Amino acid sequence: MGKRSRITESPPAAVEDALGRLGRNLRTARLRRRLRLQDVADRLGASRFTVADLENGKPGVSAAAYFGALWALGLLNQADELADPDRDEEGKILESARSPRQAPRRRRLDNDF
Amino acid sequence: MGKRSRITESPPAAVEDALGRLGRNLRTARLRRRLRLQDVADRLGASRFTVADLENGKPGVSAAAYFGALWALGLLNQADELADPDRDEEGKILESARSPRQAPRRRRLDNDF
DNA sequence: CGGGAAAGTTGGATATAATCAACACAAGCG
DNA sequence: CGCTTGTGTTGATTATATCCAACTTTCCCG
Repeated sequence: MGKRSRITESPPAAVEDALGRLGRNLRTARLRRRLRLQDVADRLGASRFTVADLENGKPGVSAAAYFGALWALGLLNQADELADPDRDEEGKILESARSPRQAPRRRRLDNDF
Repeated sequence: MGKRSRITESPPAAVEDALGRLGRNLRTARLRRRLRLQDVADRLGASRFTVADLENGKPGVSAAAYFGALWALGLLNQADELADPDRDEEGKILESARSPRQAPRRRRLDNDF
């Protein structure tokens, strides 16, 4: 990607797990459809190597590649619900009356979270 | 990404749309939680610029960054269902009795799809 | 079984993703 | 209102994601 960034180099375990699972699921979906790596690659405009990487859950692969694979397999619609505000009950609660366009400014050092 | 690849340069419209929607959803979730770009960036180990890019749905941003943002907002569990084989009814139908570990080999040129 | 195709692996070239700095603008709060 | 803070943008830098080639291994299928 460019320079070092912790996120692609060594993501949180939960993120690694999620990417690994997604990759495995994509491979399962591909094999069920009797497609080769090359077939999926051709469809989404990448090489078979990139598709192989993404099926292995490699963190550095672009989001477009992952989504493109979903698309090539007819599964992209499932991504529409990701972080859907309507389903974000946690967020709805945290959101007080108004919803600002910016995060509130902080006084000095303010390490919440 | 490195070199040019069609997928990150000019993804299918459906993929662009999906990434754009995901980015907007992530921004909504962040603002509801009263977090700054910098807060999310710190959490997932990226710069605020990368988080800004991803909230704009930039295709080239790594999957780890997108998933990391979901994680930082407590929404990563939603990704578990992506391409879940159990929910892939289409795939179940296409899958005949056995599930091969490789795609079936092709005779000569065989452009299905 | 054995031929052949699919997939894994390694190494290397190159375009580019991620970063940072600095500024302008927008928007919250006193 | 003004002060402060969050965000957007632009350009430059640098590590790296993508790609390819060639080889090996796996395993499908006749």
